Amino acid sequence: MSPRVTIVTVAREAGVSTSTVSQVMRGSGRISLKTREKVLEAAKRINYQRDHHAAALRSKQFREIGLLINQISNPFNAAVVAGVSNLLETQGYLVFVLDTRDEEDRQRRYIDTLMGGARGGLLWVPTMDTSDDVIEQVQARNLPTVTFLRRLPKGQFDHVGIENEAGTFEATEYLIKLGHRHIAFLGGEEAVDVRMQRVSGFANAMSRHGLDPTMVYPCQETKTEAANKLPRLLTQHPTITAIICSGDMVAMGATLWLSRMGKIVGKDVSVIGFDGTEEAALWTPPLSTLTVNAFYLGEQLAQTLLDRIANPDMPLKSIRLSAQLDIRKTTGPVRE
Amino acid sequence: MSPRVTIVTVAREAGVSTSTVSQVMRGSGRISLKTREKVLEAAKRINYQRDHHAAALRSKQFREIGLLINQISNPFNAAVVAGVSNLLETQGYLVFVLDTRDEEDRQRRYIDTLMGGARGGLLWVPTMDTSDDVIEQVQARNLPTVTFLRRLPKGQFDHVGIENEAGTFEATEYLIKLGHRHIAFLGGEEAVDVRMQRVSGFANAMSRHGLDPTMVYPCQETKTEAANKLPRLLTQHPTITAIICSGDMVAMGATLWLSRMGKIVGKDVSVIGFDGTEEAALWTPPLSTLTVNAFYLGEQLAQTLLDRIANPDMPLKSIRLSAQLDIRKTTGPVRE
DNA sequence: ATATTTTGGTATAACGTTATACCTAATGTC
DNA sequence: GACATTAGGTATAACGTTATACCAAAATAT
Repeated sequence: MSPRVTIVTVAREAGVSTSTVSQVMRGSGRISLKTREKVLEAAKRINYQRDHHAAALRSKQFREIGLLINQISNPFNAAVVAGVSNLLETQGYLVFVLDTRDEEDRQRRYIDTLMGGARGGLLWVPTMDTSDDVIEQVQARNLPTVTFLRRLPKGQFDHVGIENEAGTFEATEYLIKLGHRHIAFLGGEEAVDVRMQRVSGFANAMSRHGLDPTMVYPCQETKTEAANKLPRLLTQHPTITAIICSGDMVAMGATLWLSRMGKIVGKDVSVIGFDGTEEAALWTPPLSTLTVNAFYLGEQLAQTLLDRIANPDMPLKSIRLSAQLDIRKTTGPVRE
Repeated sequence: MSPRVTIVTVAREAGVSTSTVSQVMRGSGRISLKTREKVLEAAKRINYQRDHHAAALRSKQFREIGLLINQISNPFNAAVVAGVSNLLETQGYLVFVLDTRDEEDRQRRYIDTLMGGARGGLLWVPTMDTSDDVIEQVQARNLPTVTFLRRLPKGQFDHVGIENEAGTFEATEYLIKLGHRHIAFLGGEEAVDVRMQRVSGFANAMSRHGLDPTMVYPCQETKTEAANKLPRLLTQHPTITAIICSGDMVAMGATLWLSRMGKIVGKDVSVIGFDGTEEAALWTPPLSTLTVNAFYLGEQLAQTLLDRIANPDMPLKSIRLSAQLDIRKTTGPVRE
């Protein structure tokens, strides 16, 4: 195995000092055009590749951002990640994605590793039961961190999220105005703040109209789970005429099962989703949903991290993007 | 800012040498139980965190694997990644995902960065138009690399893929046996080997029965695209009674549009997918498809990489997993 | 009782890069 | 023309870890 090509090799090849090579490589303006070109050429000729580990070790500049998410196969999440990457890559960062699958010990392993390596920053959807010592670990490292979608109970970091409560409140009001009286909320995992907020918006609207706000059922954020959970819900409460879902995946899963049972979604039963994924518009029937611009959310998230990196002592910041009610074909007046 | 906690700090705290701390940290068996515990305690007390950059620089052992994929929001791909992570994490590796979105220059940037940093290995779905110099760059670095799903034209690396041709051949034969004569192939991007193989299986079967093998239309691997592309295809060729799709996403998009047009999928038009995603079974109507166990494929992929790492001089290896035809409700005999 | 091996530890010099301080020649200032 | 400034480059010592070589004491063999 030939010895690794380093700045020393390049320096020799170009007839300059290693300092000069180093400066050229990181784009310092001090080196004259002529020398720069000479160095770049030499580097290319012998196929030089900068060693990130060495550079990071010495300079303490970290250009890698870890992104911890709970479910990357969800298209909403994937779109957020796309927004993040787009913006951060223009700033010379590399974003890499780790999918915790909502498992606490997987999250712990990932954070452990990230702390030792990619110390540029952390974008984080905490798992449901994130323990305090993990949080303290991140805080102790003083790592620029922004949580998104889910917020930590004590809000220890900057945050970019969604106006969940306002969203489901508006959706519920809309259904009530259509004449629905027996409305259920389906989706989410019990202990997650996102869900509690969405449930809260739902329950508030129901209570305000003297309606039963307690028909709330958890369900994982996949079509499969929703289709499996729905039967129980409907046999227990056959009077239900409308369902508000924690996300588009759940809503689609619900309509899938309803159609299969011969119900006409939008007439027999109304369904509203949350997220506004591309797929929702294309669904059969096209899904009424609360749309959030995921890509834009990702960009806001990236920008928040950049701000934090630029100014570590800035007071904590929290951004919430609003959801817009898009009425399509899965909602309609209650049947007589 | 307090100075960083290093092995020097730990050594002082525990009253041993830095060498000892280092050995404890990387789990060398040479240190007595008593000392080991003393060191571990001290490390925990002062919140020591190993610096990966320094360790990698010195030891030239890289525990990070980059995974380059073309579309992470595709559930099939997400399942492959899950399989990979599961296996590699038990071996102490960290897998991080970079989504090239099938853009060549994004891929180039990612590979550039990976070369300088995470040099443990590369799992790679090359973009369509991967240029030779990128390939040469990877080869020159001598980085353990396995391509998957898509294979490079010259097959420069180990590979884990799918029996594409046999899959679509079987599916096409099945449709012909049901009486279909006008069958189209929809999906994939022109220049990708996966697509060419799937098309080839389709065309072979058609030709064998004296049927027209040329109704082949490209389409990106999303529901939206499929739903948009289908109308043109059907107006140009109104005689079509069956469609073989390059993937489940395309197949679902196709059925979506067909249902919307009032066609009964499985009676008026038959549709077969490829991938066997979880969602396909749940679809309305449940999708007939060629099922590949994505999670298992991911594990095979991980194992192939581990083998390559363990034995860099082993001859190149290529694994292809077969696809199983799962007939559900989107296929039926041709209508009289 | 002496020689040999094993056990458990340490000192020291890398790994490849960059921050810092330094230097010389050229340019500008009055 | 004396002095200050700038432009463009270099020497050197880190960064935090680990590989290598080395050593003393304990255990084992002869």
